[in-house]
Parts: sequence; structure tokens; C-alpha cells
Amino acid sequence: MTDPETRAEIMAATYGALCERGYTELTAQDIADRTDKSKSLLFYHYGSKGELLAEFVTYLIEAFEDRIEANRHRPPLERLAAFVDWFLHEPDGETHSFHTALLELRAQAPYTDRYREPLREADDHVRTALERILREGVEAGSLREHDSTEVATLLIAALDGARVRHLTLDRAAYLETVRTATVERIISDLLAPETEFPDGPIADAGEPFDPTDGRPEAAPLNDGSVE
Amino acid sequence: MTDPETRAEIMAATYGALCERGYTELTAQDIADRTDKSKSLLFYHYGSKGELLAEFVTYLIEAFEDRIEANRHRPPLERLAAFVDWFLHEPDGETHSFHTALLELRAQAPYTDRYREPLREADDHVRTALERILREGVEAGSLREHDSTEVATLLIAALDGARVRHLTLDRAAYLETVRTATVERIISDLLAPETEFPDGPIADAGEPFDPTDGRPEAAPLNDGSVE
Amino acid sequence: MTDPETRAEIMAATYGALCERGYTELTAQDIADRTDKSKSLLFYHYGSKGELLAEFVTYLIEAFEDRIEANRHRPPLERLAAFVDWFLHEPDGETHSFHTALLELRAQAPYTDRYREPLREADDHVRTALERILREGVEAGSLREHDSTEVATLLIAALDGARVRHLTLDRAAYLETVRTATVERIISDLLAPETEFPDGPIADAGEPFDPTDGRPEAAPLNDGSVE
Amino acid sequence: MTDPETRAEIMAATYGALCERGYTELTAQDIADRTDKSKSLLFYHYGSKGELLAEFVTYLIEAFEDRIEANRHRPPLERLAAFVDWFLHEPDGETHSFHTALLELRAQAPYTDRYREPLREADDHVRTALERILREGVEAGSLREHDSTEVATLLIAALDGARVRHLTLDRAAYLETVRTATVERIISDLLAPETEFPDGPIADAGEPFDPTDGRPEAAPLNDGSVE
DNA sequence: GATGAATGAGTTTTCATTCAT
DNA sequence: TATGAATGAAAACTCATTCAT
Repeated sequence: MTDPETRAEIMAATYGALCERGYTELTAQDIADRTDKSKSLLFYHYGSKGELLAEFVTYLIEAFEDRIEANRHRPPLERLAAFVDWFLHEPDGETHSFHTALLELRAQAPYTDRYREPLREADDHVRTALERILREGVEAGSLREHDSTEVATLLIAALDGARVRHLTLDRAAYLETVRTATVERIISDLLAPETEFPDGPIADAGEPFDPTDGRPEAAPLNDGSVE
Repeated sequence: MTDPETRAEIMAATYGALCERGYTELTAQDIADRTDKSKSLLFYHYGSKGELLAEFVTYLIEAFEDRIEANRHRPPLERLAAFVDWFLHEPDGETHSFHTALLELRAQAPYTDRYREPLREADDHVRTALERILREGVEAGSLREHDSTEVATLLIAALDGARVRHLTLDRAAYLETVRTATVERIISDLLAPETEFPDGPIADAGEPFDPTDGRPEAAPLNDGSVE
Repeated sequence: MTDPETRAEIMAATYGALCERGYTELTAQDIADRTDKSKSLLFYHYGSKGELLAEFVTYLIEAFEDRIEANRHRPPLERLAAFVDWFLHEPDGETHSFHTALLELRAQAPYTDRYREPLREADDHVRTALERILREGVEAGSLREHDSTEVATLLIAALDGARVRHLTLDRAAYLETVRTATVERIISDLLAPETEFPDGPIADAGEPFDPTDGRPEAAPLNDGSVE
Repeated sequence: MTDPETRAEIMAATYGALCERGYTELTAQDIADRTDKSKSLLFYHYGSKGELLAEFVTYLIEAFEDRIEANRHRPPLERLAAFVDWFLHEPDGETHSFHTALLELRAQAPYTDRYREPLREADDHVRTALERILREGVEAGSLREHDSTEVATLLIAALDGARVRHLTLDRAAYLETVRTATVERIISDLLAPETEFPDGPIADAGEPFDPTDGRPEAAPLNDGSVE
């Protein structure tokens, strides 16, 4: 219903405001201030602050889903490495702030399905994407047979858990230690004989909001994934 | 500074209020209402709402640490199983509400060290406790040699991640799937030959607040653990 | 200035909105929603919400005046009975809602002559009409000589007062008791010897807005009357 | 629950604000401004603006009921004359404003029982008081036997109707004409032979809020009465 | 230590009205 | 004539915090 230009502007402003103010401190004014529009307009378009934020989560996911196709062509193991990296790469300042705010928002999901619903969709997406990576790894012969659903679930839990603990405790060790442990204790068991897991960051994560198009690029939503 | 009786009463009220209102919606009045004291008294004792909640986190940890000794005598593998169970057992209503609120509070930790500090302490405690379980498992011959720090970190991330996703997405599958996957893909690799990992809930989790003493008992702090 | 079709549509929408929302809660949007036009158009045509409502009152009176002629042919006593009945008949749901809203609007009249003016006109009309009924009753020999202005004023005050108290207090007794009292204590004194006052509802009140022409039919304006 | 001093202050401020701003334009700030307290305090004591106003209506009635006893000793016919006068005396500026605002408030009664309830109580009171006057008139021999309930209801409707039309249409004629008509057409029929109805204003109406005690004195509540 | 009263500084939301198209 | 977008100006209500007693 809303002009896409305006919508993008509001969404970008919301992103910026979340980064700078956090979710809890966020006011409608904060968002409007990052716009050349008035506060009233937010209510005109979204009806309430909560609705606006729900829209924001949905928007994030759209962006994320738009992007998810991008890596399709790369070999499964590389995509798996990128996936791990996506979650465990120490984020730059803005991204860090954003994930911090997003965690606050996620923590509200138990109270509103407005938030929970899109987050569940994102969860489905991420898990499905990871499962596909794993299955394609098996098909490609780089991974042994295994229960890809179970592994995907475990990986996501471990990676997200590491991120959450890093964010909340400011313990970067969770990132590095879980990276090593994940590779050596979970993934290595899955590798086909003679196969090596590519190390180091490969993925070009990209800022969630690219100035060029004012759109978030595959922010893993604290929920993560790539393909 | 505060009379322990009063403190306990306020802490218990805070626990109750958090369960019923959540962290974000929590007001000083909500806490006072669950007390036979006045709202002003909270400020008299704690200076500010934030300080009170910081105290609450600290209190939780004390209670938690008091309890952590309790399992010392049991064999390492049993304690490990209890540890896993602690995290992955589907919580009853009140506990679920409490963890939900606690996640909101944890999500504020990036913004205040008032919260972050005690949470880091809890993290240290839990990780140390888990490492000790693992090392004692090695000493006892039930676990192979391994890097207990790395394993402890991975386990905590995976278990906490499962919990966070369960809470935020209302996806109980994370609990069950991560339990299986953890045991089969992480712990089983550590078991000494011929050794079996005890299954099923063993721990007597106990309600966080025991009516008898009005004190939280070893709430794993969405963070936590037991030994 | 405004196309009569459009005007009628807006007036009908205003009527509907007043019934459903009441005067105080009424917004321009409420009116527009009952139209296939936009909210802006209301301002284009009427300049302001107040102006629109003033127009509405005027419109009501037009409709009311159009109708007032209709009963001319009937004998005076019958018209007098219809007059009383008009005021004191327990209104159906919609009519009740409308009168309720109209009372709110009337209560604003002290503050704006925009409302007061047309209401005074309606008052003149109604009083004049009632006086004529009374005088024609005298001429026809069914009523004794009397001061028709005084009687008309008293009757209108009593009937309107009963309505106002019924509406505001939800006391239907005012309607019935005042009907009886009016007939027995005011009107009976006026009757020529041997003359009986017709009882029971005679008037075909009709819905204020007739679907056929989308126009209010002789709503007595909480003020009003018929002849 | 609220200190009577403070309550009286707030009630008096509400009265003043209603007079100056009217009901519809009334804001919480308007009331606070007439107080040496803050706006927040209003909410502290009454929870909401609507609750405060409901309290105000109740307060009015208390004051009114306190006063109603005052005239008990005077002879019935005098009390009846005072009653009529109370309603039909052209009010001074402040009283006029107050009744105007009160009419707006009464017009809200159909929507909330918060208002309707106390207004009904006032209605009961007034009607009962008037009935008693009438019955005592019969007992005293100054009035003939009659149905006092019916007469009381008719009188109240007529007097209130006159007032409402005077207020809304600014037609003072309603006051004078209805006074004459009431006396000559309703009351005179009730008088015992040889009895005269006292004419002219007798009652010392008094300002609703007496500066001496900051309390409304027997404001007839647009609803009226005296005894 | 304890409290009821009091308040300042927001915050969300509403809505009549305007205006560019 | 018609409208979607946009906004300024309120207004109710909330709540942490203070303070006199």
C-alpha cells in the first residue's frame, strides 16, 4: 500500500535508528528523525509503532531471501563455510549494533506473533537453506550420508548460541572457540574421506544496508544462513 | 545494606513480576505490588530500577551458585547428562515465562555492564563447572582426553542457542533435536570405549523459587547450568 | 456549490456515521468511510468538519420541512396526537442512536452559531407548526380558545425534556409518563366539550433516511415535530 | 482514598475549567492549570480523565444532596415555587456556562454508565424530592389529591426541556413562557380552592461553588430540584 | 526504615487540515 | 473535482524518581 520509495526510506531509517538507539530505547521520533518525513507519517502508513517494526522484520526477511539465491552456484562445502562464517565473523560496529538491537526485538517475539511470525519464516528459510547445502554436499560426494535436518538444527543452535553469548556477554571467545569446535567436532565427522573443509572467511557478508540501494543485504537476522 | 528478609521479599517479588509482566513491561509498581512494601521503598533500597534489577541478577547467581555444589558427588557422566537436561528440558509455565523475561534482560546486557557483569560471572561459573565435569570425566576414565574448554564452550553455545530459539520462535523441536544431536554428534565422540551416556532426565530441576525459602533455586539463567 | 448527488451521499454518510460513532467520536474519516469518496473531498466541499456538520443540520431541516407539509390534510387533533407521538414514541435502534448523537450536537450549539442558527430555524418551524395545529383546532371547533404560543412552547419543552431525560438517563418512564400527563393535564384542558383526544400512535413516522432517496425523512431533530 | 482537601481543590478546578472551556474542549491540563498541582496528579488520583469527571458528577450530587435538606421547613407551595424558579431562573454567567458544559456531559451519559449512573441517582433524588413536596402539599391542604409521580415527572420534563432549549437555542422565551404555562396550566389545576401559588423568585439559589468553602451548592444538575 | 503524594519528561497516537498532482 | 500523502498541534497517559513526613 505504501510507495516503495517511502517504504525503503522508512525501513532504512528504522535500521539506522535501531543501530543507534537499540530496540528498547527506540521511539517513533527516532525513526522519523532519520527521514525527511514527519512522525505522523509513520502512523499514517503503519498504524502503530509495533506494526512498523513488524513490517521491518518482514522487510529484512525479504531482503534476506532476495539475497539467498546469490551463492547457489558455489560448491556446497564453500557455502557451508560461508554459512558458519556469516554467523561467527566478528561484526563491524554497525552490524554489531544492529544484531544487538535485533536480539532485543527477538526477545519480544514470545509476546507478539507480529514479530514471531516473520522470525519463524526466517528460521524455516535458514534451516531449509542449510539442509540443502548439506544434502547437496552429500550428492556432490563431499559429505557422507547423514541426517541433514538434525545437523542443520544443531549447527544453527550452536552458531546462534555463540552469537547470542558474544553479543550479550561481550565474549568474542565464543565466536572463535565455537568456530573451531564446530568445524572439528561436528563438521569434520561429516566430511567424506580425503575431503578438507575450507577455512577462513570466504563470504562477502556485506553491510545489511547497502548505501547504493538502501536495502539490507542478507542480514542473517541473528538467525542466519547463506547458501 | 538491606535487611535480608526485605531483600528476599523484593527479589521474590521481582521474580514473580518478571514472570507475569516480562522485562520490557515491568514497572517498579509491578514489583511493589507483589510485596507488602511500597514502591518508594524499592528506590530507597536500590536507588533505581536498573540497580534493583542488577541486584536481582546477582541474587539469581548467588542462588544458582549455592545450588551448584549440590551435585558434586554424582558421577561425571550423570552430571553431564543433568547439565544437558537442565538446558533442554521443556520448562513448565512459570519457568518458561521467567526464561523469556530473562532473555529480554540478557538482551539489555550489551547496553549496561550492570547487567553484563553478573551475567559474565554466571557464564564463568557455568563454563568452569562444565569444564570440571568434563575433566573429572577424563580422570574417572569415562571420557577420553579432549580440550574441555572447547567442548564446554561448544556445548553451552549449542544448548543456549537451542533454548533461545525455542523461546523466541516457540519451536520445541530445537530442544529435542539439539538434545539428540548433541549427544550423538558431540558427546558420543568423547565417551571412553564401552561407555554409555545416561539418557533421560535425571536432574531434579526444582522450581527456581522454593516456597520454603522464597529463593530461586539454580535457575540456569538462560545461561546456566549445574554440575 | 456541491453536486446534489454528492451532497446527498455525504449527508447520508454523516447520518450513518453519527448513528454509529456518536457526535463526539465522529471523525471526518468516519464519514468518508461511508462514502465512495475520499476524506479530502469533504474538506474540498465544506471547508471544515464543523461546516460540514452545520450543513448537515441544515439538510436535516430541509428534509424535515419538506415533510412537514405532508400531514396538512388531516384533522388538527390527529395532527396533535401525531406530534406528541413523534416525540414520545420509543425510537428504534438507529433512530435512538441518531437522537443521542443529535443531542451531543445540540449541546454544542451554545458554542457555535453555525449549529445554533439552523437549530433555531428548526425550533421556529416546529413551534409555528404546532401553533398552527392548535389554532386550526380552535377554528375547527375541536379546541377551545387558548394562547396557542404558550401552549406550543410548554408542549415542546415537556416533550423534548422527556426525550432528553429518556436519552441521557435511559429512563423510558419519562416517555410514557409524560405522554399520559401531557394528554391529561395539558391537552385535555384545551379540548372542546364532548371532544375526545385520539390515542395511540397514528403517525407513520418513517425512517429518517429512506433508502429510496437516501434522505432523512422528518427526523424531529430532537427538537422537532410534524404537522 | 484522596485527601479531601486535594479532592475539593481538584473538583473546584474541574468546575472552573468546565465553565471556561466547556466539556468538549476540556483537557486534563485545563483542570491542572486551575490547581497548584500537576497534571500527573490528576491521573495519580483518578486514573483517567473520564474517571475524574465521573467523580466530579458524583461530587456534584453529594453537594446537591447535602443542600437539599435546607428548605425542608418552608411550606410546600413555597418549595414548589422555588423548585420551578430554580430551573427557570435565568442563570448568571458562570452558572449559565456551567449548565452548558453540564449538558454536554449529560449528552455523553448514553455512552458511559460512569456518567449515567450518578445522573440517574440525581434524577431519583430530584423526582423524589418533588414528589414529596407535592404530597406534603396535599397533606397540608394546599394541593388537591393527584398522582404526584406523574405530576413530578411532567414538571421535571417541562422545566428541564425549557432549560435545555434555552441553553441550546439561546431562547430566553422558553424560560418565561414555560414558567407561566407551567403555573397556569399544570400547577393551577392542582391548587386547592382559594389557594394562590406564590409568584416570583423566592429561592436563594446561590452560586454552585461558594468561595467560602470551595464547594458547589445545590447545582440543580440540569436535573434540578430543591425541597 | 517506610510511604503517600507529587511531578517532569517523555511517548504513542489521533485528527483536522493542507497540498501537490 | 478528486485524492493520497503528509503534517502540526495537541492530548491522554505512563513511569521512574523525589521528597516531606
